[in-house]
Amino acid sequence: MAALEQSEAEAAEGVGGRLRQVRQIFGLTQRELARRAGVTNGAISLIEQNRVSPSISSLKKILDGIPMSLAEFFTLDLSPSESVFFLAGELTEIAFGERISFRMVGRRVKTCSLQMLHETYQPGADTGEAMLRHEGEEAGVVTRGRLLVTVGDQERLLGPGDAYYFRSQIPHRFRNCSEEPCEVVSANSPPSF
Amino acid sequence: MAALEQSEAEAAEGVGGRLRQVRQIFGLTQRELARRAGVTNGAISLIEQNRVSPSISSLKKILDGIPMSLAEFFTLDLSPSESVFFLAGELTEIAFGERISFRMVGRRVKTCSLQMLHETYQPGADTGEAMLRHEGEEAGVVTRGRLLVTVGDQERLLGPGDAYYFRSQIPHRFRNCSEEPCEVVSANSPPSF
DNA sequence: CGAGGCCGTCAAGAATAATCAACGAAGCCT
DNA sequence: AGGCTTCGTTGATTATTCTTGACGGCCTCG
Repeated sequence: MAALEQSEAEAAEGVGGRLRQVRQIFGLTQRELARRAGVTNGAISLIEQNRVSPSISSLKKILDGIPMSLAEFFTLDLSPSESVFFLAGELTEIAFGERISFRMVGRRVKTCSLQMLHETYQPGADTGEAMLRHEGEEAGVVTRGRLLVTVGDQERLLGPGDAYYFRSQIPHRFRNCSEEPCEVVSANSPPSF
Repeated sequence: MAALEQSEAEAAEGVGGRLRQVRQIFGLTQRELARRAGVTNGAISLIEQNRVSPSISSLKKILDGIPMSLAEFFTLDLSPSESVFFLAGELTEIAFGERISFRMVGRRVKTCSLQMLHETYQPGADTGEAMLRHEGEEAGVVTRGRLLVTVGDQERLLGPGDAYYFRSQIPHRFRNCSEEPCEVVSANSPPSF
């Protein structure tokens, strides 16, 4: 029977592609995830290829190994590699009066109430190998020095004028590997204070 | 093998209870939903009893018959029959000065930015048999006349001082079946204009 | 009351998913 | 190169889910 007639609009996604993306974002191999979740690696392989449609209980077991809830899994917005990095020239500039200009990070403002911070990373500073992860979203602009930013499976050394924008659910880490201090103007949402 | 060892914390919920609640909220029988979704009624019965854990594809097919997305399904907050109606005496009153008092509809303010409206329903007014349904939440207080409010599988004739509060995702409908105009102070979120 | 309809549930067989074990490919080290 | 490890994939068997068809309960109408 032709079991599958779902909206192929999700392109390479489907549940399988979704699982693969999530797994890779968290830096896990099929076998490692299988071990944590208490299932076999073969099962994960089949699911990621959309050759089977897992039962809820199986999918839940697997996500427990990440860990991630079913709601998070289906809600998480995995738009095609939603631009994480914005180089200096890519910031859209908003003129404000004659002497003032805002340079907007990210696309149009959706429904995000952001809160900005001015951070300084001394040489060698590191938020730690245990990746950060929390609710909301965060963005930032490097104003001085260089900052190594890791977000999921993406990593980039940002310099003055460069920026980032990502969902804080994705594991992330900041490091200043240079010899001079680094300044960043960052923002997070929801306003957590 | 003892396949199920999920957190029974969800009490009577689980995926099965969740599906049952959603189905009943939409006023569908197992058979009717099965017909729409293109599955058998037996399957839905087994799922709702948590005697099986459906495959994602099956669950998706079923939800398509509602219709509802997987994300909505797992995100939807189905706290135990989260009070929909608040009778006049149940409104918590917030004193504000000596001559003013606010009567608060609903529980504590969570993270909802509401927007209020003053509506008037002439006799016979009806939002239509095609139930309303949209994002966000809405609340209201009847100030004059009588209003028949239908929310999911619950229905009640509200008079002056009575109120409602529900998630707009649940199908709803307002009717003035009386001979006099009806006034309602209502609010919805997020501010949709 | 008896027929008919619709409800939810259940048992047995058909269809689908998960496990187990093996395979080829790629990296790494001596 | 050769040996070793780890990766993701695949075929055959076992376990689970879905369909089919039938049951008792409840209601309504004649």
